[in-house]
Amino acid sequence: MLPSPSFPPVILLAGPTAVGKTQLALEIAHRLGTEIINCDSMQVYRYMEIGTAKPTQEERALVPHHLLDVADPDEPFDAARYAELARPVIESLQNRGKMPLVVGGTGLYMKVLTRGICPAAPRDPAIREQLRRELEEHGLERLHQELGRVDPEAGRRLHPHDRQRVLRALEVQRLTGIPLSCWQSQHRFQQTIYRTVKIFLYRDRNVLYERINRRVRQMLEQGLVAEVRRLLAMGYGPELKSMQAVGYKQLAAHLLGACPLASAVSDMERATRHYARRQLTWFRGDSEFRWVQADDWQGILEWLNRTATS
RNA sequence: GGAGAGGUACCCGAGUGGCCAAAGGGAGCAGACUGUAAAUCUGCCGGCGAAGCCUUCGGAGGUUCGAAUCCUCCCCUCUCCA
Repeated sequence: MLPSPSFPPVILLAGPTAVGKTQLALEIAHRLGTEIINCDSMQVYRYMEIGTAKPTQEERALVPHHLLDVADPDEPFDAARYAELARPVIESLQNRGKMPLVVGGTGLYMKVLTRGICPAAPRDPAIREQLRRELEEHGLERLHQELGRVDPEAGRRLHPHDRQRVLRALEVQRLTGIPLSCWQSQHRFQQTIYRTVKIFLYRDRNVLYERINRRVRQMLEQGLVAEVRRLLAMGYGPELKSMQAVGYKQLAAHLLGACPLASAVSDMERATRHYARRQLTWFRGDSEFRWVQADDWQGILEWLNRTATS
C-alpha cells in the first residue's frame, strides 16, 4: 500500500480540545464537497454526546460524518480497530474522487491510521487477568523486573511506574513469545499509507483555556450531568475506559457520592487543560503538521486549495 | 476598646536558632508515548548559573558566630468579648 499520487490526498485536521475543529471541519467539508471522518477516541462511543462535544444531528445532516457512534461504551475499542474501520471509508471517498477529511484530537489514532501499527497480538483478556492478579500480589516493581529479563530493551525504555505499558509489554511477550520491542523494531512508523495534508489548529494558550472553561459551562447547561447519570443507569460504570473520558470521570465520581458538584466541575476543567497540553506535546512531535491559527479560516482554506490540489 | 489566633514562594500548607532556597500538595511549564491514548508515565518549578553566587518567609529595627524561627515597634487578616 504505497501512496498513490493519482488518489486525492487525505486531509488531517487536528488540534487541542476546544480549539474549534468541528466548525472549521464543517466549513472545509462543505467547500470541498467531501465528508468528515471522526478521529476522536471518545466520540466513537454511543450515548456520549455532550461531554465528547460530538457533532450534533444538525451538523451531521449538513455533512456526512463517519466513525461516530461505532461502539458501545463497554465495547473494547483501540487504535487498531479505529484504523480498521476508517480505512474503508477513506478508500470509498477517494474512489469517489473526494478528499477524505479526518478530524480529531487523538494523535495516536491518526498515527496508526496513516502509518499502521506493529503487528503484535491484540489485547488478550485472559493474560490481562493473570497480569492483574500478579500485579496485585507482587506489585509493579516486580513485573517491571520481569520485563527487564524477557525484554531488556522495553524494560529499559519503560519507566517502572508506567503500569499500562509495562503490562502491555509483558502481555505481548507472553502471548507471542516475542518481545514487544522486537515487534516494534519491525514497524517503525516509517511507511505512509496515504498522501496526506496535515493541519494542526492552535490558539494562544490563555485563550484556549478560556474557551475550555466556557465549553465546560456550556456542557453542563446542555445537561452533561444527566447524560452521565443516564450512562451510569445503563450499567456503564466508572471502571470502563470510555468512562475515563474527561468530564465523564469527574461527574461520575460526583454522582457516586465522591465529591460535591463544584469540585467535580473544577476537576473537569483542570483535566481538560491537562489533556489539551498533552495534545500540544504530541503534535509538536510530528513535524509534518502545519500549525495554523485557528481563527484564520481564510488562510487555511486558501492554503488547502493550493496544497491539496497541487 | 479588650482577649486570643495568625501573616511562609502563583495558591494551600509544613517548618520554631545552623542540616532551609525553605517538607508536602495543587496550579503552571516541558517531555515521553506502537492495540486503555480524553489513557498511562516522567522531569522542571525564586533569580543567574558548571561549581557557585544573589534576592526571599508582612514591614522596620535588634539579639546572635548564625534568624523563617528569639526580642521590640509598626502594618494587615481572622475569631471571640464589648
